[in-house]
Amino acid sequence: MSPFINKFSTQHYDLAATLSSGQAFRWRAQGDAWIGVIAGRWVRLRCEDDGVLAETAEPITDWNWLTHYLQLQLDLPSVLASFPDDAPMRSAVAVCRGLRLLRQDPWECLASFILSSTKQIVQIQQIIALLCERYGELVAIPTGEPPAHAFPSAARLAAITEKELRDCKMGFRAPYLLATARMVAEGRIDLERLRGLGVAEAREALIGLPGVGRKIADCVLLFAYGFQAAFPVDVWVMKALRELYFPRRRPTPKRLQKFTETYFGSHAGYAQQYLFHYMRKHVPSATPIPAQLKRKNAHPRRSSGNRPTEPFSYAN
DNA sequence: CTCCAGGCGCCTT
DNA sequence: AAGGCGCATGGA
Repeated sequence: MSPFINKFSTQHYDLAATLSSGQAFRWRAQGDAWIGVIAGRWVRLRCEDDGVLAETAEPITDWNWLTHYLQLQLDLPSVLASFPDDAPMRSAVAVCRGLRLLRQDPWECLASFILSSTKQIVQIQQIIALLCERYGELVAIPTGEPPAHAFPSAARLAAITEKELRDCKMGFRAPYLLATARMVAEGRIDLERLRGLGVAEAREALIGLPGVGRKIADCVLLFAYGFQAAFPVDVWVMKALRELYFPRRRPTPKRLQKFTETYFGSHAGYAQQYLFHYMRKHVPSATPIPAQLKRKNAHPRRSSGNRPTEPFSYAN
């Protein structure tokens, strides 16, 4: 056991939900603990009754990198209180209590989500593990632990070939990641500068990158920069929105976007993560893009079971 | 075997 | 502007 341990008092922090809910892809479970690398530092986290225990490989004087990443200072109850007071959100909050949004490194987050398209979370984790193992710097670890790597820098990835990326099993995403890595490495986009922009401008800058569309941009805006207005709509959230809020009609994409921008309050992105996690945890058999969508005059089919509420349209 | 996965970019209408 | 399709890879 490493002697470099600190305990952070906090309430309502569900590490497992937070670290395995598809916002970050590098965390590995070890018993009831979680091992990962943040800002080039190996760290092992464990939930305790009244806080989070953190263990590092080297002495730490300033823990800000960790508290910021985990958003330990956040007043979660007040965020939850900002959600719309409707049955789906109440259910999601009840089921996901303690789920947090992380505040990740922009480059790692951007690269990770470029690799996420049309992949399941397990596969994304595999690709990123390979990428880090091959091109990330070794980081200090406690004795007895397996080697750990930092996430490779944009400059490092910009210097390798598309074939080497493809060999990490990322397929057609390889040219996107390579091109974006080069743009970042060459300073054609400054990821730090985005922090000072409004959400719309920051989104526009991200969408200008190869392999980055609206969904991936919003993931980065939310998970790396903390823009609470970012609301990534993927197949799961789409399914949640349709079934929970538009059970009887098919909203146009524009209408749906307006809804996500206005309905969910000042922490809409947070609400989105609760919906996402709730759908994944509690409707596991559901297919995100049901075939009945393609059928004409089909009633939205109720998947049997665990829906807590009767379908009802909350959209005005 | 087939289907499809936390999409994007490009090509049709 | 809206919709269809190809793109790699691996698991069910």
